[in-house]
Amino acid sequence: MLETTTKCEQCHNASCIIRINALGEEMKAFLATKHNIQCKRGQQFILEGAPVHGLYFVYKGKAKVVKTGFQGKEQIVRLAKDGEIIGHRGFGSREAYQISAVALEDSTLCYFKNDALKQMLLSFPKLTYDFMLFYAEELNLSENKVRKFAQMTVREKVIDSILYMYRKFGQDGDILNIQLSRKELADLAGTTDEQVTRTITSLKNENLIRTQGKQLGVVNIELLRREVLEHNFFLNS
DNA sequence: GCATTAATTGGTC
DNA sequence: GACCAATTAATGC
Repeated sequence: MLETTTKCEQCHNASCIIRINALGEEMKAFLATKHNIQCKRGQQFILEGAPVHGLYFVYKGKAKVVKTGFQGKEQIVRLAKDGEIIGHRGFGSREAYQISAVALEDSTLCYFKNDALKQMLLSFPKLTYDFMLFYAEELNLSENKVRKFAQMTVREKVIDSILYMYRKFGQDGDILNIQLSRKELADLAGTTDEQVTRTITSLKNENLIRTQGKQLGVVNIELLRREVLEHNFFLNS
């Protein structure tokens, strides 16, 4: 395995919670306990039900966080890009992970073991505070997600998912910087791959998005936004 | 090039 | 709007 040991002090992920707090000498000993893991595309690095052993960060790459339902039905809880935390729900408890995590492309991960992280959190209030803010935001997002699944139509859910990918990963030229299969998009939107295919065909015919092979691209961001915004407005009122 | 998997399309409930 | 089936496209080996 490639032991590329990344230095937090020089990390390109300016928004990483560890990176933000990586200043100062006292932190160095803790940062030295970090491990780097190389993950191939499709490789699973957190298994739902397995005992919690630590916390991951995406150093470089993309990953999906998945919850498995009854008949092998999967729900993509979120997508993660450079600098983002994965596995934080399990932290603190001695229980099992409630989610699985799979690399969507060849990725490099940072990994802290439970004990090391615990010591860090006890030692650095600013770090702990930033973690708390992060947890609060996560809770907010998942509450919104509940609403989405309960009340949006399939078309709206697919649009919302495409906008989510657009927000998070951006778009070079006219193609999104992330590629999901129809099945994965369905798992993200909370529908079936057939419905996703049909919705994509419609959106393409309406010139709201475009496709290039399996790649997706946003053409008319304003109209797409409007469709889900109207919905949100309705829900908020 | 062949075999497997993914995407699309049409139909039923 | 989910599930199933048939066809076609894409991908891996």
